[in-house]
Amino acid sequence: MNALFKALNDPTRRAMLELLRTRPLTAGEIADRFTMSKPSISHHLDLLRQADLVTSEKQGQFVTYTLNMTVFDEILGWLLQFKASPDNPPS
Amino acid sequence: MNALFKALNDPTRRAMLELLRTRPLTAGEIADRFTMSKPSISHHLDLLRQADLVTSEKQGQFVTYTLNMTVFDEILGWLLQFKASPDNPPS
DNA sequence: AAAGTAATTAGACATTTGTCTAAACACCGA
DNA sequence: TCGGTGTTTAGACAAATGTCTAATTACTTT
Repeated sequence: MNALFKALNDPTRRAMLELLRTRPLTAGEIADRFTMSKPSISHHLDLLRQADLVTSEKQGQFVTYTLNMTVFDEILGWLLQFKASPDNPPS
Repeated sequence: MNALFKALNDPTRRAMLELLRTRPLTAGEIADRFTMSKPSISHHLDLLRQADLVTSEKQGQFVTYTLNMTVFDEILGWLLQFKASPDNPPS
């Protein structure tokens, strides 16, 4: 949960997730969409992976990053407790 | 959106929101639930207020903090775009 | 084997963040 | 009006964060 919110707390990383929404991309393809250096991109991708928001797979010299949507349910669930009736037992 | 994720990126602040789920509380009541100093608590509450996650109202010498659930929809909406079909137009 | 390409690791550095103590501000009751 | 209570502001400081360049690793192609 901590790694999740940490990963989401950066506009670059959120933009990366939105990019990956349409299809998996290699690290290089992702880097092309941003102005920052490749090592910085790599670092951001690492944080996304630590939060399990993306998975990475090495294919030859390329590393493809794929959005992992299952983990979104975790945040969604946390958020929804606030929408629920006040009498609902807190998680 | 930035202030929102920033505010949520801290376990203490998330715990505060969960506390306020049941009912509004004064700054002092909130502080009693945590081990950290009152100024730190005040600072966290300020960040929550900046993100519009809570509202504050002064009543005499007390300041009551209330959960503002409407803003949760913003995050919810952002998250839900990832659950939607891949062909959905990105926001 | 060597040169080129893709990506990450290492390390430096400025900025931001979370925490604290001390002080100030605001209100209350005697 | 004065001491007490509730809360915030100011300022300091260590730790975490985001960025960079340089170097390294891993793979491909010739």
